[in-house]
Amino acid sequence: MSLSMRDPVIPGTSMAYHPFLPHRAPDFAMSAVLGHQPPFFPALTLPPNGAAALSLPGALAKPIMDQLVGAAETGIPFSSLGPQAHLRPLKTMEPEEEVEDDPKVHLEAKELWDQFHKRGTEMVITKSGRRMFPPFKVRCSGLDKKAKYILLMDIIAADDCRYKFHNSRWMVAGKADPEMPKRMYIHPDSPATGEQWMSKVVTFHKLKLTNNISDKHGFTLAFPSDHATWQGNYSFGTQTILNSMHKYQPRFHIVRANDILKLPYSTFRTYLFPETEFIAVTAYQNDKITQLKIDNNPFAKGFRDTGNGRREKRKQLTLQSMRVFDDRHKKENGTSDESSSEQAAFNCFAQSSSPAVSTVGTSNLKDLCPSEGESDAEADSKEEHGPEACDAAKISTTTSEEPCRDKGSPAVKAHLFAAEPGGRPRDAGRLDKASPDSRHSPATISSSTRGLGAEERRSPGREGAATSKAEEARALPGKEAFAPLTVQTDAAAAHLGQGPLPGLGFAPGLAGQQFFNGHPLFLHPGQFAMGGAFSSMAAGMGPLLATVSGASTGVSGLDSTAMASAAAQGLSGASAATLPFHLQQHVLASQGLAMSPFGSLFPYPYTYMAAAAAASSAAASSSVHRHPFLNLNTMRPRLRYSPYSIPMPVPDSSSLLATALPSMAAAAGPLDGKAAALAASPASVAVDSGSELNSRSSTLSSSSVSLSPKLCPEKEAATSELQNIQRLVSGLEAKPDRSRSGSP
DNA sequence: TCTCTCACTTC
DNA sequence: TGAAGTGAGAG
Repeated sequence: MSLSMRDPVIPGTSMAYHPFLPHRAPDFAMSAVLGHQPPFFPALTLPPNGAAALSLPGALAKPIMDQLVGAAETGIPFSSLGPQAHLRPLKTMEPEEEVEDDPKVHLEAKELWDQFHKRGTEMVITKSGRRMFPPFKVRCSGLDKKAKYILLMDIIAADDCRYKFHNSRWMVAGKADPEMPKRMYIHPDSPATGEQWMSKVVTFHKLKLTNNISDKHGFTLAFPSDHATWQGNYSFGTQTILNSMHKYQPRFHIVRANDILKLPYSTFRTYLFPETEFIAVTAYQNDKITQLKIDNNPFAKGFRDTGNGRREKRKQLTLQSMRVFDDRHKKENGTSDESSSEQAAFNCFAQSSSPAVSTVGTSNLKDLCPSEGESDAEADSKEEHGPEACDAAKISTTTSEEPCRDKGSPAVKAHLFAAEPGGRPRDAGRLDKASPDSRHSPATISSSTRGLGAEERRSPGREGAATSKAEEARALPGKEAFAPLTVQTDAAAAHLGQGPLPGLGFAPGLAGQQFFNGHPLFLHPGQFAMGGAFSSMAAGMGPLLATVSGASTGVSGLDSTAMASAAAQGLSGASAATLPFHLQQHVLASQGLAMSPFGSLFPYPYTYMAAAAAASSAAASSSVHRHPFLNLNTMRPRLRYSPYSIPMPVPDSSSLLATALPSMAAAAGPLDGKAAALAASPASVAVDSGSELNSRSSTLSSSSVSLSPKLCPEKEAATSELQNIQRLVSGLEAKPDRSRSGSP
């Protein structure tokens, strides 16, 4: 069935289209096709000819259609839209008088994130979805108080590797599995004014992580394969689908737009917080992370050794009682125990622990008695780094008249780092870290297609950009002049009150364009459930949509070689500060690169060097192993969608690595010398180990000293412990524990 | 490795 | 009071 905008109601759906499409002729036709059901999510599709085909399963069609008109020009938060969102003709959006902004983003709970990162990052993913902990919270500043902003978050693959936890540390275990469909999560309060955003901490704690590919909490928007900006599928939902044992990097986006419909035409400022990088797991691998979360997550209080949590205490007491029983048995029978390594570990633990400490979970055993390879503490100390505040890394990418926002020193300018030559067309966001210290620098990625009409966006190349200029001037007369085709990283801009830190590597365009080229959107539950955001967005993007069957079509043949190589050229943080124009072009060309959220189709992501959290990631990983350059020769050839020329060849991996790493170190040195010194200092190691123990033992009644492995062999302590345990056992015998773990 | 259930928590 | 969020542990 097909109907025009003048007759917006779709039979059986009570749907009305949102006619506001900033760069479209008002009389474009939109058609709706019901009955087609994509594999996982309903899809909004649009043929390349500009007509929109809307495809939704029947069950979802109505609630979504009911709200296709929503918060768009009203500015009402999507989460506040009810199922009966107001449907009415929408007037043409009047361009607002804009005040230039300079958004800065500060990561909240940074100390916790730092600990999280030091100890080896792990985030549990479950079938039903698990929240992130630490929660992703940011504080924004520098926004135009009056302007409306949409805040988004997504999670992208950090590299192209699969990991395993071996010998108390994360190691590369091969090539990454095909990526899950990607989504982006729009903060439920979006859109809101800058004043509103700045008045509070923006939290994304409701975003959930899942490994359930059949997750229904989302849907997909499909875009025409020949579209210059939007290709592939964009998923929206409350949960992001991740692969277990893979590394990911959350990203935060600020979009100056007063409705979702403007997203495709708006500037994306993307902020990376390297310390928020994590490895998705279905079960915790690293005890340190487990303990960190237990100690800090209120919901895990039950597992703490203080408070009302009893499970661990019971478990430990039961274990100890069993051990004591064994000891007694040995004494009585004069036989030696079949001491397994596990038992030995326990003995060590028991000997060094007071009764109070006995409540410590078994997770501490490794710390106390490292018996396999290098201890976690050692791993931590090796990757220790300074405690200085870390803010987002900022990368700006624009395909239109994006103003050159980095007014700071050259040091804060673009650090276009190595993009993995095998970059995935669908995903510009494969990340890697350029320098351990660079992660203390903010990085922002601003990607803009603002001012690009649908037709113009289909015309790749600079002509398109030029056209977009005029287009934007027309659409957004209030806008300041933009410098087209620029890629910049403004480390300082995103850093609250802190100077920029070089050594920060990015492939701004890669990440910046990712959203447009295949990165899906996540909507808050309210948005999805009520359909407000999605509907509005879907309607707005209608003209941009193309029919896509299944995961994605028409995106093959599009590739990111140019971007990847371009980013690779900028691997060195310092040298990348001045990004060659042709590289910028490459990055911009990425706007024309099709990307699919389905990794199986596009298993070769763009990779750009971001702040090198990984380099110092504790048990998390070895940055060397996952360094994209080491995988260069495994990269497949890529095709370019954009007609842009590729002035520079893909650099040799070895040379890239050789040149990039020293420069990273050099770049990090001057600005982060203190941190580097701390990281390298044995003293810092000792301090950290102690602090870590202290922090972990904050809930322990005993001091960290008693937890020290050094005390393991001390016979006196052992004797004391044994006596204590015996006393405890006596108590247990008097009052049997009902713990499950205590039952045979 | 993953899934499920459990006891415990917060809100 | 109950829904929802926790890690542990069994399978």
